[in-house]
Amino acid sequence: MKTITIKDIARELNLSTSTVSRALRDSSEIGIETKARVLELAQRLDYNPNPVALSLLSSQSHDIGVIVPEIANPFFAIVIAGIEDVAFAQGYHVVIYQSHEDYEREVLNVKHIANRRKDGLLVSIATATTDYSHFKNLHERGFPIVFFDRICEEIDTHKVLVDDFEGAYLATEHLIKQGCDRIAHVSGPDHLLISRRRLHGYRAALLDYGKPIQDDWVVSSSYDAKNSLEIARKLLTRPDRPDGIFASSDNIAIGCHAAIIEMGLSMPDEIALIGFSDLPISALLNPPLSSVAQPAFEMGRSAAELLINLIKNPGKYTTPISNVLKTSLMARKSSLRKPV
Amino acid sequence: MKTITIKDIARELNLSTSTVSRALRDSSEIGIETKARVLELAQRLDYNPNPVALSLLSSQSHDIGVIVPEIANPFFAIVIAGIEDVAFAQGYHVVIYQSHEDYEREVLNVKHIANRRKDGLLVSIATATTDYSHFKNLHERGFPIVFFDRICEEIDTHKVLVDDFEGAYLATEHLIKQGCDRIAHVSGPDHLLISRRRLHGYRAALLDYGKPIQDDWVVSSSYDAKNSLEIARKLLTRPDRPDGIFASSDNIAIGCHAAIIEMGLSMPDEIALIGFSDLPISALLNPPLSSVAQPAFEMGRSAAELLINLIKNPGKYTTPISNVLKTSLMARKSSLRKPV
DNA sequence: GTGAAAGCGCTAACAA
DNA sequence: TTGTTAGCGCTTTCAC
Repeated sequence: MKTITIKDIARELNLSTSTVSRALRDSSEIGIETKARVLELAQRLDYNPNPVALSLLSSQSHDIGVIVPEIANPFFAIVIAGIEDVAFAQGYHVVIYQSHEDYEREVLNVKHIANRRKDGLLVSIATATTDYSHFKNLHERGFPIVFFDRICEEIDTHKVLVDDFEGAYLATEHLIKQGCDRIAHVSGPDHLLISRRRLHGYRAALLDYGKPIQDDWVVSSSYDAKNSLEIARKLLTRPDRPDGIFASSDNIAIGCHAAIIEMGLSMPDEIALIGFSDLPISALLNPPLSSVAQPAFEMGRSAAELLINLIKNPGKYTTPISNVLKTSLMARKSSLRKPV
Repeated sequence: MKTITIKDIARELNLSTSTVSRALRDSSEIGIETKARVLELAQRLDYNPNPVALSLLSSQSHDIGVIVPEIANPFFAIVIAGIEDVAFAQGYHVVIYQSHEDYEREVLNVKHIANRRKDGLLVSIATATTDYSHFKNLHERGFPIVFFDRICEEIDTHKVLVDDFEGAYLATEHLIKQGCDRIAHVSGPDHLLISRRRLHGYRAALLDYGKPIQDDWVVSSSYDAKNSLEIARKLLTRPDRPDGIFASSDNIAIGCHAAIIEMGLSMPDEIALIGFSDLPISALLNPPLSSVAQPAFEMGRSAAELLINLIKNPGKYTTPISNVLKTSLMARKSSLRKPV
């Protein structure tokens, strides 16, 4: 893989490498004619500057790292699309890392990002992570980090999230207004902030509307339809079967959806169901799944903007911003007992 | 972001950088005691070699690039998991690129991969791509490339794919055996090889079983449920409504599934449906979607193995291998009229 | 066994 | 306006 370097051009044109370098960067103090010759030859030889050399020189890579739990999760895939949208326009390349919800893997990813001199990090934390020191270390060394969705409260930097409490409140309120009395909640992993916030929203709505709050109607699932399918099966065979389920994510809701169908229960009449995130697939289920829509693309855009801002103002302290985005209720057949 | 370099260690220990370097790489010709001191200090200072410098020196990055159309497509997400599985074990990092089915984007990705001195490329081609010169150029310069799933026939290198013809044949045969007479095919984009091969398999099965072949029962869709939903709506309102649909992918099938439900047709009795790929979501639909399973994870593993092989034997010509993986039929409710 | 020097590709003082 | 030199972090001859 012989590649053209600035040296080749210099030799060919009987110039020094610095002259060529300057001509290429369009420096003001270069003979107009020399510049033209250099540009022409570079063009003809299909010269591309070696980004590795540039990176070594400047300690910048124009790459930003993004760590998500799983790219297979459409929510994260859309967030990444939003990130790419902004990053690309500003000349940054997005390097995607998956933690696979695993702590060790996340630590390795962070290490890779720091070692490879990425310019910044966008991250949504793995379920398994309870120790945040790998992020803290980076942050303390001045490395630009922005959290999104699954944030870390303990680190004082920009964050982008949705109002999980409000979204969950809306979802639960909706079920109540559709006539549900015994509303269960299939929550996400307990220690995740988003799970807890959604749980609180659910509780608050029940409380406000004077509905019964039963601890054993709250069951926890991983963000995985296979797992929630099992859990929903158990939930639905209990003697005091709920007549409504608020699932903490659409993936969880999809498992519940399958369980309800499998058991031959009618949806929404015997059981109404609503999820969280409004994945593209949700509207295509049978019956279509109600959900709380999150502006995933916008979340990605916002996170990328904040990060690039951080990168472009190194050292300069900016008060950390927490951008809380709005959710909106998408009521569909799975929960709509009454005509709208 | 002050980082520890080999220089810091050398200064501290009153050694030269070359000695430190050798000690770190465990060179045989270094004083055992010196080595210990270096290692200890490196450990204590949390020294990490700068991969950028290494990369500049060796023109290797230990990164392999993967270009997929969309990471949001679970099929590709699983292939990537397979790739990561092998790459990780061999000390390579996987850098994911999305073409978003766009030709220009794919060209940019290829350029980035070459410029950034990635060690190799795994790629599944974008729908929009009809000109393969960006791949050809790389390949001719000796850059290791392996195609998977959506391959390029014109380039003489390793490929990993499934037997699309056979899979499509199996699917169509299955519908026939379930009593379907008028079987439509919602194909993928026409110029993709996988679309064409699946179409051929469909045709061959109809032919073998003496079923009617009607050109207007083959309609083309992008690999996107929204698009196929529209297309299925049209297909299903035609006077000669088909009684079976073989969709060229599960994404396409999901759109058809939604259309069938929406129109109140019974599945599988009035219309039987089968897709291709067997995405995790498919079994959770209502009714569960039949599909032709592809070993996506295995495909990723195999592609990564072939690529790493290529990388580790530079220059050495190896006869290109086309690894054709087996599909298997997953018959579910959406097409099962008769008990198994 | 260890050090000095060169060089990967490039840019940025500093000269001229 | 252009060339020379040094250096980003590291490895690798080549000396000693």
